[in-house]
Amino acid sequence: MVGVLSGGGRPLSELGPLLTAGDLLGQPDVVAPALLGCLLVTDRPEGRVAVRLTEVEAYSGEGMDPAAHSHRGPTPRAEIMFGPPGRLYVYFSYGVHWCANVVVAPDGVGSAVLLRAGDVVVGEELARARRPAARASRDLARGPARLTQALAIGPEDKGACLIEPGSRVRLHHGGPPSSVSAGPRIGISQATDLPWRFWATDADSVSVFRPGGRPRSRRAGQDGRS
DNA sequence: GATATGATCACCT
DNA sequence: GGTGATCATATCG
Repeated sequence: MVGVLSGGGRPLSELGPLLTAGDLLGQPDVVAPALLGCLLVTDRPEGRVAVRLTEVEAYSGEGMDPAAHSHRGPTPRAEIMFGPPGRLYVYFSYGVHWCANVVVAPDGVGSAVLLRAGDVVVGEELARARRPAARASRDLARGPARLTQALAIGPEDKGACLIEPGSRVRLHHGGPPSSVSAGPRIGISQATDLPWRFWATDADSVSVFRPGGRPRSRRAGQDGRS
């Protein structure tokens, strides 16, 4: 059963208010779970798509998180992470995909939240057209790169302000999920012990969980660990 | 200037 | 459940 309106009861045709900078200020592992249930919205010439966030990951820029892109300082790539909160940090991954993050720390601190997955609640038809490979509805935005595909987020959106009215990409309040789970982050090789991945417990659009296993299997040879 | 690596997805078995 | 694709970034020489 796919609960379209789990929890809130707020009509989804009416987007909630925009998030404010105050909503995003704080430790990334505190702000991240608060983003669950919020609506990420893109308005394009061809139409609007909105995704209710069901899975996020926190990345801290305060030095204790070697998995964060900001760990090496404000390099050209990670520079946006050190800017004001509410900006969109987009990066290219594996030579194929784009992934989206929300900057969630004060100016000068490189913390961000990776938006990993969500449910398409507005513009599903358009999202399907953008993601022909997706069969089930839950696959439309399940996974960081799928999410950006469904919303047509790309390099052009780098640095976009998500908390400004009229912005092409925005973050609106929505009904929070009834229950939130936490666990280790996915797809990283360092600091894998931090439970900084958060997801809506009852969501079916959450990345496949790899209990204790390695998410990636590089070519044979390397990697003598077991 | 060259190379190793990665916050992944789609498709194959 | 496992593997190939593919390139920007960072680091090293």
